[in-house]
Parts: sequence; structure tokens; C-alpha cells
Amino acid sequence: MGVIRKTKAVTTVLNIFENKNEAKSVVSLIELVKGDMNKTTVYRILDRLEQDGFIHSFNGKDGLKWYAKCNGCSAHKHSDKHPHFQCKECDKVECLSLEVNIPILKNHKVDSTDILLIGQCESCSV
Amino acid sequence: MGVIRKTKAVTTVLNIFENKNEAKSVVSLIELVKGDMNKTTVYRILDRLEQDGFIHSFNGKDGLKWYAKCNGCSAHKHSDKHPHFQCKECDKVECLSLEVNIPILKNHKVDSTDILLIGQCESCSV
DNA sequence: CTAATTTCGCAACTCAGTTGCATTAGTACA
DNA sequence: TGTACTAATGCAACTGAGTTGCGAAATTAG
Repeated sequence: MGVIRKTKAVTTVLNIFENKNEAKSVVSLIELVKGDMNKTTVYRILDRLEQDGFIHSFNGKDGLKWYAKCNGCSAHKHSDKHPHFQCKECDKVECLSLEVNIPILKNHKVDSTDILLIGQCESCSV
Repeated sequence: MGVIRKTKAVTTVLNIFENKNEAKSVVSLIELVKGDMNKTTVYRILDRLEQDGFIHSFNGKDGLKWYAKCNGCSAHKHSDKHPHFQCKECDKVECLSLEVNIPILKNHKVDSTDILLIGQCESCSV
């Protein structure tokens, strides 16, 4: 259970996240490795890598699924409560390493947060 | 331009939001009015109502589109920076009327925020 | 009542994501 | 190093949310 075999496909995907430390949408990943592997494989590898804590996922502004490398996560503890910033011009996403204070809600158990800031990134701000 | 005619379909949708003041996913809305109107119509009415500031939209935890009635929004000013809470058991969404402080980001222009807290609601917490 | 225009229904489409199944390729162990 | 077990892959077909084009129906202004 949960055993990850080091196949070529897994290595390819992992390298993408290692080399450029930025978030990627599944769609763009599929495009990136088109020719090397099937889109089904990409989805399944991302699933496995997320379960094992190598990457984390979140929804972009258009409802598409994005993934990024985890810093300090494992299969057991997922500290992906950090916010993301998505540029509405170029669509790029950055992981933000800042704390967002969420007020405690009465009668609600909050397990995780999905915080996306939308605006213009450095390159796109004129 | 942007004139909204008061058709039966529009009234039906508006009533749903007026009567129970809770967020609805597009999927559930389509299910609700099935028989009365076409799903294309539902999508288009929601678009128009959002543009005119009667409702606002956001993405739920599964990437589906949700809508809720606006309090204090108009076609010109959209103050939908409030966070939402979605229960992972029953999928219900609540609009939260609290302020979330987002630290200012250098070199980033933040236009809007998409904040979703995920957990267990009152009814689902054992 | 009529004309101009918006809105609706329908069918066909797009596209992200999933599923089932037969085949391939890691891995453990002799 | 070979073999057997099982995970991983490719493919094709599917699902389901959301969109588009167009002719028909309904709303509104005059």
C-alpha cells in the first residue's frame, strides 16, 4: 500500500517540480510531458505524490487543479495551509510563505484552508 | 446594456436565493429547477445576476462554481472579499461575515481573494 | 398592437478529470 | 541472474461541468 515505485514517469514529474520551484496546473503538466507519457498517468502520479506528501494540490482561480512542491510536508502531516497568489494576466501561481490568521469559528472544525489571492504579479504590473 | 428582464426564470432563481439565505452550487440549482428551465438558462441567469451585483460567485472545494446572495454589492462595487466555509461531510457552504487580514505583498497588486475554509459544520460535528 | 431586442430551449460541443482492462515494468527474493 | 508478484502504464471510452450557435418565444418601449 502506498508504495511508490521509481519509474521513469515518476522521475520525470518529480524533476519538473524540483528544477523550477513553481506551481503547475495539471493541464500544463500534461502538455509538458506530452509524448513521454499519457495524461492518465500524469493524473495518477500526481495523486500518489500528493498522498505521500511530496507535492500538494489546490484549485486555481478557474477551478483547475494545481500542484506545487511541499516544504515540510509528509504523508502524515500536511501543512499546506499557506496561501497562493495567482496572476490574472499570465495565470502564474506562487506559493506564499506567510501566515494568514483565520479567526476561530464557533461550532466549526476547520481542517484546511484554501486561500487564493488574485491580482497582478511583478512582471505583469505594467 | 445589462438590462435584466424580469422573466419567470429570473424570478424563480432570485426567489431561491431570497428564501433560504444560503450558498448554492450551480449543479444543485440546475437540479432544483429541472423541469422548469434549461441548464443553459440557469448558467446565463447566474451570469447576469452576478454582473448586476445581486449574487456573487466562488469556487467550492471540488472546483465547482457556487453562488450566494450579495450583501452590499452592486454592479460597480463588489465587496465579495469575505471568506466561505464548506463542510467536507455535507458539502454545505456558509458565507462568513468576518474580515481576514491579508498581509500586503510587495510587488503584487491583489484585486480579489478567494478564501475557503474546509472542515465540519455544526450539524456534522458528531 | 407592433417592432426591436432580450431571453430561452435545444442540441451539439469542449475540456478536465475518471474508469476498466489488458500490457508493461519495478521489485523482492530465491 | 532469473522468476514471480504486483504496481504502474497506455489506451479508449466515458462522465460531468460549463459553453456556443441558432431559431423560436417572451419582454418591453412606443
